[in-house]
Amino acid sequence: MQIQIPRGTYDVLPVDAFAWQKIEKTAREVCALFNYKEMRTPIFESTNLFQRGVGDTTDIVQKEMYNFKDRGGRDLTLRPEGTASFVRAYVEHKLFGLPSQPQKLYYIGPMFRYERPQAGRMRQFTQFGAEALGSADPSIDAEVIALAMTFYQKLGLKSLNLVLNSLGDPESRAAHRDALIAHFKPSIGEFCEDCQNRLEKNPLRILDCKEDHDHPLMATAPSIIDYLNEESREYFAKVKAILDEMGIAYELDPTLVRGLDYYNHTTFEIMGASKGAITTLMGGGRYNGLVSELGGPETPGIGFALSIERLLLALEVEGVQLSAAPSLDCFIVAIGEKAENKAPVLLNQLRQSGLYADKDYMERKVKGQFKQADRDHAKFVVVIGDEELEAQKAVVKNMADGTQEDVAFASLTDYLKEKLTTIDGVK
RNA sequence: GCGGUUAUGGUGAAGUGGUUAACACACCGGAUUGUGGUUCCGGCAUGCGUGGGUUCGAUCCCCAUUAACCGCCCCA
Repeated sequence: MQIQIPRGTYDVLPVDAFAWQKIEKTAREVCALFNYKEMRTPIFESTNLFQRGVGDTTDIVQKEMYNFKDRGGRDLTLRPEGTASFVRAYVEHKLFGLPSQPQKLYYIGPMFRYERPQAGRMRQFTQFGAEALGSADPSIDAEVIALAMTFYQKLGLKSLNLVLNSLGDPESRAAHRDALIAHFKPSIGEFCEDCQNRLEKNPLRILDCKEDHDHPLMATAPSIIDYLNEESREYFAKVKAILDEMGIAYELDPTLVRGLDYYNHTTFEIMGASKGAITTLMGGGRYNGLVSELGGPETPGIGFALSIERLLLALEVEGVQLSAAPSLDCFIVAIGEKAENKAPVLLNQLRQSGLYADKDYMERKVKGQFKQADRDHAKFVVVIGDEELEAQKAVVKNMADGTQEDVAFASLTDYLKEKLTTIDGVK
């Protein structure tokens, strides 16, 4: 029986790989622009890193983790997100001790969550994320958001909606939490089972519930904004002011609660088009307690993560075409046995001189070889046969206008390079 | 994890309980003994997701299983 790809995974086929390269390149360029450095961490980590880092009450830890025991009995997990690993590495390598603070870092790589697959939701998916560790300056909150926005804009995405909220500091959160419990507790029986469980564990998440969205108590629920203490309120005001000055539009949503436990203060999402619906393209927020939670010194942090898969979907929905892969400079058409023997040698010479070149390997007839040249979008075809070998020259055909000329083998690469320069201005 | 829909060649997609599984595109070849994107002609599924069952006989009926898609949940 044929072996199939595991559920929730997919292959990026050659036709699609160029779009991925383009996206990754854009991400790296934008990070360079904002002075974020790449860091690479393992794809699996100790399971308890995520239990402590992401939070035991989250869906991710409770039901979505790919965990396994290795041969040494270690309890490991395929990373479901990037922040916990980055904070672990930051603490483990004592990056907090480096003179250069904050540490501004980014990653691009696969994440794993055991979920029911759907468009834009895979078991292995790819996140591009950035984290700034070591600064509690509100301008870095704005910077991280600006980085993501810049990235999307460079790729040509238009319909983006930035949603903003503040969860406040631990003191504010605790006060709000108490208020929420007091608000919902008397009538909690009218809510869904999930919400009943959420009441004591994480009442904030009740606000996020779609099932009970229309319950009258939702509209009158205490808003976190009203429970922010002086310091938290000021901090949020500064972040908003900087975004205003930058000209980055946002929408305030006091019910924006993120799925990970470590967030406090600023949280945000960018919503965008997807197949048939609007979904979250990017999510992030501040996590000031996480570094110390994972054994480091009290250190503020903030970051975001976005999904390349969802970005691709959004680009498709908006009709944005990422330009195609580079085409071939020339293709050798060989006719007859002598020419077929000569072709690989000539081909190698062309390649050594820096030309993108190829030939036929399917013993096709002349017509078939030309068709292949056409499929590869070759700009020139170099034809060789008995006559050409005799005269030490080739027939070079310009595929765009159909003209052709005789060119001596000795001057073939110079000829092609010159012609190509006039075509695309490079080389 | 729950509910719904689906599964036929490289691709899109018809179809029937019974010797040959439409059609289109793509591909290969020929018309044009050495030239692409147009046209005409020809070729191209020992096989109908996988496993089992019913039957004289199943791609078509039944069961299971796997996967994809959509909705819920949740999120990137």
